[in-house]
Amino acid sequence: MLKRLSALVSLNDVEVELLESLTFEMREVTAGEWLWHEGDSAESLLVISEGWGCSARYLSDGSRQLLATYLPGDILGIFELLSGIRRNDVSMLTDGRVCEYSYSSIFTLLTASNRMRSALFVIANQHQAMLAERLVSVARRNARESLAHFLCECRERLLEFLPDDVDGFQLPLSQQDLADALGMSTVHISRTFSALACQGLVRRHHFHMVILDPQRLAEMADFDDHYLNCDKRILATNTPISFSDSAAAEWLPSMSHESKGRPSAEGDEPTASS
Amino acid sequence: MLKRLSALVSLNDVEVELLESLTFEMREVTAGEWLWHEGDSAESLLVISEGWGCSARYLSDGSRQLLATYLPGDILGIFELLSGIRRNDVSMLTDGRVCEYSYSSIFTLLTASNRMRSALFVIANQHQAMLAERLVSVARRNARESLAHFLCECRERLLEFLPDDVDGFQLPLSQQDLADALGMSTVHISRTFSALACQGLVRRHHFHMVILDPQRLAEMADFDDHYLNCDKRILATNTPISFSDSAAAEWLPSMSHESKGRPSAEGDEPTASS
DNA sequence: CGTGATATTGATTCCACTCAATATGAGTGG
DNA sequence: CCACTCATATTGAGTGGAATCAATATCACG
Repeated sequence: MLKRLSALVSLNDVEVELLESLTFEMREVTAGEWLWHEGDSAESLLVISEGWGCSARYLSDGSRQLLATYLPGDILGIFELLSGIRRNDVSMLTDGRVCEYSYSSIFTLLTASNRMRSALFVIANQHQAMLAERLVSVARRNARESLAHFLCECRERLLEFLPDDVDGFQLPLSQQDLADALGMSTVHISRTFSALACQGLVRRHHFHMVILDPQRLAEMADFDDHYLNCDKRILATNTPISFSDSAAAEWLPSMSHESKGRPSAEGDEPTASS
Repeated sequence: MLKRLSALVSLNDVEVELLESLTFEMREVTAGEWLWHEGDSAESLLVISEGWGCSARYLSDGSRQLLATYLPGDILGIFELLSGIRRNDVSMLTDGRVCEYSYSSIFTLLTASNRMRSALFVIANQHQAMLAERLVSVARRNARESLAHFLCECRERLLEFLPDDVDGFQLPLSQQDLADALGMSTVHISRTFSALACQGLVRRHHFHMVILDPQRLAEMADFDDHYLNCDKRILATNTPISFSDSAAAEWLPSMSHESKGRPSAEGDEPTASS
């Protein structure tokens, strides 16, 4: 649940309690089920408890591009906290379970704990970093490097929950899904898997992956786990976060009074000049 | 300065005043100058007042991938607000001026106005959306579509500040920069420009772009400005009054969204997926 | 008037795509 | 258990879009 991912940010005494007191709704979901569509109104945070999901952009020519994959423990819908509108289509790749937390309960959580705020921000950061890394893969790496990088990333993310036995895991993406994620054709995904297998780096059967040589795989992919873990480390070391000084400390925790903003419609200022 | 971008989010009476009272340091910067490097500690928000900048990832083989471009009015360093560490290398593409706001002063701002909080979040959102769209370009579009899309995006972003005369503007990216942004070679950028010019869509001389036929260019690129503007529209329409009670009131700009999106159809499924 | 950064053009190569023909299972029902 | 189907995966042949290599152009600038 949410607790898990938050645990990565070294949360303390009261916060755990607070987390556990949050109301949520656990839901069973099936492979292929939509969690939401672009444009839907967003009123809740989703935590994947079991199964894999993904977000994607669908193009006018019928093809699609996977933007992110979501693993157990991942939190979805952070970005929509303030905009209130879903930005991408999100669906499940497998059967699973998701926990739904209404935004209002999340707000109370965030109000109470600045560590939780940081945690959510860090997660949003990670998603951004993964997206950037995917761009690098698609733009600059060849098929083998790209696929190898993706596998390294999956392995690294799973490490958190399956510290033992990471080198053999279920990768519930079809070759079609992988192709959509990496900007390749299914045919070439197949060939590339063969190539990696030939080099003794991986083995794959159905949806079961075996990473035979993580070391060499990471080398070939120019994989550096930094982008996945750096923020985590930061938060682990700096317990209260560096800027716990006056103004920062007041940010969000209390906010007892706000600038009584009456809905003044006066707004559009001409923004000419350069 | 900051006021400009914030004006896009319909801010009111007191907030403008507050913005203007913020202390900041204006700095001259020159083309090629680093604004910061990955790993630097982050203590300030940067607003580009003049000139263009970009963030990039540098690969071990010496090549680089542009992750984002920054135009006048753009705000950099939002993501680092809570992590305190810069995540990418950022440099200037041209001479220009930047305003630096220390995080502590930003915190006071955010504390005072929830509309400002939303604004910053929205901007972070936009950056994420542009990154996703770039991924789509690189992964799914061919050279002409990709370049056309990039040009449409630039045009759309500039519209905000040069409402007149957007169709002829300075595009201070060399073909090398464009290649690094779009995952192509410089040679092919050149050829692709020629192709677009042949079709009477654009004209380019040195760093001066002329969009001859924005309509057709957008069509060819499958360009939809939605991802750049949707959040903006949301904040502009929803009057920032809060449903008074809970903690949410202190957080949200309020959004009284009644499912304006499509009624989440319960039955349809992702097209291609297991 | 050189010099160096930037851009154009041609020739060639190659990685990955497309098309097409099987394989391999998993699931279903007779 | 077998026959059928459908989704998924593999393999081959042919093609093409973009990369690379290389030779100029063009132009800003000292």
